[in-house]
Amino acid sequence: MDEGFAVKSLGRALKVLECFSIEQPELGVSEIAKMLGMQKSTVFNILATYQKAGYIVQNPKTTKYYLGLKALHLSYIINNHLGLRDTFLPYLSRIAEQANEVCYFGIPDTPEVLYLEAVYPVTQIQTRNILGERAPMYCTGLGKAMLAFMPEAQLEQVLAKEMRSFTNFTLCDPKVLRANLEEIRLNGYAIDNMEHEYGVRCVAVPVFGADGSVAAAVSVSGPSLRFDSETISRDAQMIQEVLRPLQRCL
Amino acid sequence: MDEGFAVKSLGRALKVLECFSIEQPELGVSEIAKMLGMQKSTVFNILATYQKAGYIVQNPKTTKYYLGLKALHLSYIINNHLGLRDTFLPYLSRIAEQANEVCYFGIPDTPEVLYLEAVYPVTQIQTRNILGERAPMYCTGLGKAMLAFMPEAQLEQVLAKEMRSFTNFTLCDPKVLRANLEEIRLNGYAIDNMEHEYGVRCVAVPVFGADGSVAAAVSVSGPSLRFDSETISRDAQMIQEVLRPLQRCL
DNA sequence: CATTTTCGTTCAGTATTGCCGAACATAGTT
DNA sequence: AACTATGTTCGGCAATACTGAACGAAAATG
Repeated sequence: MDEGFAVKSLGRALKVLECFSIEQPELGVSEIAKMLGMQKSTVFNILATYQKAGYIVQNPKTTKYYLGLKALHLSYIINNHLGLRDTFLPYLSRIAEQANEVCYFGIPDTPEVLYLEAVYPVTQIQTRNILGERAPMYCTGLGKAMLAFMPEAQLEQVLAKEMRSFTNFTLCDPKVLRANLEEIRLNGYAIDNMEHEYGVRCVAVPVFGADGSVAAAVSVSGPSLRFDSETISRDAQMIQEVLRPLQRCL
Repeated sequence: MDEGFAVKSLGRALKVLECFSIEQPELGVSEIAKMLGMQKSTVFNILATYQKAGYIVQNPKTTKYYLGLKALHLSYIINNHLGLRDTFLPYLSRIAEQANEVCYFGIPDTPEVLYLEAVYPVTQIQTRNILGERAPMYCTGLGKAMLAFMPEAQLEQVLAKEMRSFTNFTLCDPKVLRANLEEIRLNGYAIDNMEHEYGVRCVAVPVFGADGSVAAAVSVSGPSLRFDSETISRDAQMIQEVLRPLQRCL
């Protein structure tokens, strides 16, 4: 259970934090204790400390605990230090408008894609808070656009991990995926053909840093019926064109 | 130095986290130790633990440490659980377009305003990452719109704290501020006349929850020259109109 | 170019302190 | 009313987090 943390009690405390999720944003003491195989009173003390510091709040109705607003300040600092979001946003809007589809923006956090922004075209009144969401690289447009241009060593690490089949279209076989990545290198863009979500297609283009490594990727995504091969290649070119001023500048 | 945390080592670890800021996003071991009056090796062990868990990363060039991307996942969960941002965003866009000025959206985290979103009109190609930023209530449009409709007990707590003068226009005197809040209650909207930033005016409207308490506030803001009294009252009415469907529904 | 200072890092010893486990209070269920 | 959940409290002991000094490396100094 404990894994070589220098400060074990902090390690435990962080595991408590990580119990909270989108599916279960509110948790009770016993619940957490059961999840982690820890003592109730231990969890209670950890939660009490987080609470005193503002990172966790107790819902007086349910007596359950949830993540407090304090932690948002961390994301503010991280995002500012990262700096990418603000640079990209105007370009993402332009791409969303021109394709008239949702435009996603993410960075590699191997073996996952970390989403930083989703921009909807003005015609769709919808929005989505996506900052901080993650998805596997091997079955998303953004992820494959990144994988295709990564050093072989890193790629192997990703392929070594088990690849879950999200839909019938998911490319789980390393050989098949490798062939697809080769194709992506030739085209300069990646296609996600319902590999992550059934009925959703996606075109993604990588963004390179000044050192030539993959710094980020941008995609447009929508119902498969709206993404025939013609639309895909046109969107791909459009994205590449819009992002040109950002290439090799980061 | 230590303040009644149930788990003291966690309390210390959280203080280490809080050393990182917008101004100083990268910090060294000794630097942090000095800031907190702690032992170098203690800080080192704490950082090593955070690092192992992914919350802190060491910059190999400078050997300094900075906040890692893992913490963004927390903000994702918090934001989702909160739910407000996604509900408001379409309304914020409409307000930004109609006023042709930046539209801010925040919630009360007394005595501060917690900003959740800033939406620019399409004519301004600018954007700004604001999620997690904070500002005092007493000198911002959003904050005053909230203060004006808060229970007296909470208001007193805020007024009791020292009020710093950001500009010559900042209302630091509790009596003057109280008079201004009375005016806001009558009008139904708040005006920030360069009280936080010189040259910037702002009109803000509170949003009430189902229980009648202030749940959030929305403002438009820009150079003072563009905000004459006529524009202000027109914008105020417009914001109120757009937000009407959200009032007392949260 | 030698010297000094400062940095991050390591380690062993000790006293702090964090965890265990049982008991308690409360609320909801049977 | 008995039962089973829950969150919470508390004493005691063993784990462990911190101290403080020493290390090597890298800047900054002379």
